[in-house]
Amino acid sequence: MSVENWLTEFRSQGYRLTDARRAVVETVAKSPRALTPAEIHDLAKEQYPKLGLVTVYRTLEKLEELNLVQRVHQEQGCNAYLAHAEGHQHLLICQKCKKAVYFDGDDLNASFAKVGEKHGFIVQEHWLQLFGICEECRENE
Amino acid sequence: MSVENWLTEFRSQGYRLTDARRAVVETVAKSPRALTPAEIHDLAKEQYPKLGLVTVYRTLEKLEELNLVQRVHQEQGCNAYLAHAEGHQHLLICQKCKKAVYFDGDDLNASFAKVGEKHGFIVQEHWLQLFGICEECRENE
DNA sequence: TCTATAATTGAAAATGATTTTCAAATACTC
DNA sequence: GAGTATTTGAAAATCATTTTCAATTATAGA
Repeated sequence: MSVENWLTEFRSQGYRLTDARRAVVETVAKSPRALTPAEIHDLAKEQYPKLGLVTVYRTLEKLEELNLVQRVHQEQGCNAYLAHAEGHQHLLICQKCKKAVYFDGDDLNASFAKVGEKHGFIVQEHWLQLFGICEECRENE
Repeated sequence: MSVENWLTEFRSQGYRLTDARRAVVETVAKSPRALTPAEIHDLAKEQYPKLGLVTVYRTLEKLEELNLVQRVHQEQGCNAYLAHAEGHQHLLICQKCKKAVYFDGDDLNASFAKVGEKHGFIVQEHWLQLFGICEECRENE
């Protein structure tokens, strides 16, 4: 989903379009990796210097509510945000450059259900994240 | 690994065995679900009333370092600790009673490597957690 | 285009979790 | 049992996040 669509989505929910929000949305949308609120603040201030950290938090809250971003959990912390991809709920993260790529893991559902069954569980959700080194980072060794 | 082994492990690393640590270790070891530092503090105080929250944090830090506990990430938060099971790195968590069960997912490694390959990654680690409802909770509906 | 108004803003204060500091208590070595 | 280095809990400090509030601004309607 493009930045324009995000902003339109925002409007259609009754929220106003401000420069502050535009800066946050654009920063998150164009980042190849998940960013913390503080990082978003730093980056988005280049575009809109008056931006306050509080507004970053508030905008992320709304973006999460509208399913436009998702929170990403990593060893270093659990408060980074990434543009959300519809339907594709799994992430592949580069341990070096932190780039995040979505992948479709639908074919794993059956295996997961079976594991649950073995332990008496009915599985309803899962969390899967793969970590590795991306091609680019391997080349720039 | 039993509580006694944990305590022995502690000693062999040069750490002292105190009542405070014993209370924390025993609380975590016998819990069927991941506990937050505050929860551990509350529970362990029944055994050792003088226990301070700070000591819970410090003990968990050491237990994590010795690989005796692991941090569990959940929707509600990422600061809960669970007794670690060797080799078995995946969790199945009941959404109702929060009970956590380890399972062996070694047969999934090949699938994960393949997913990575498709995107130019060499996968080195993964995070997998399944959520569902356990048998007991389904029966007590 | 202008105005009225409700939403949004940023700064500062408040909160809550975690960490640090420090003097008193204690486990362990000899 | 004494001496010493580790560990302790309370209080203070820190850090991320949330709340408060008066000033600013986007938007709907005139």
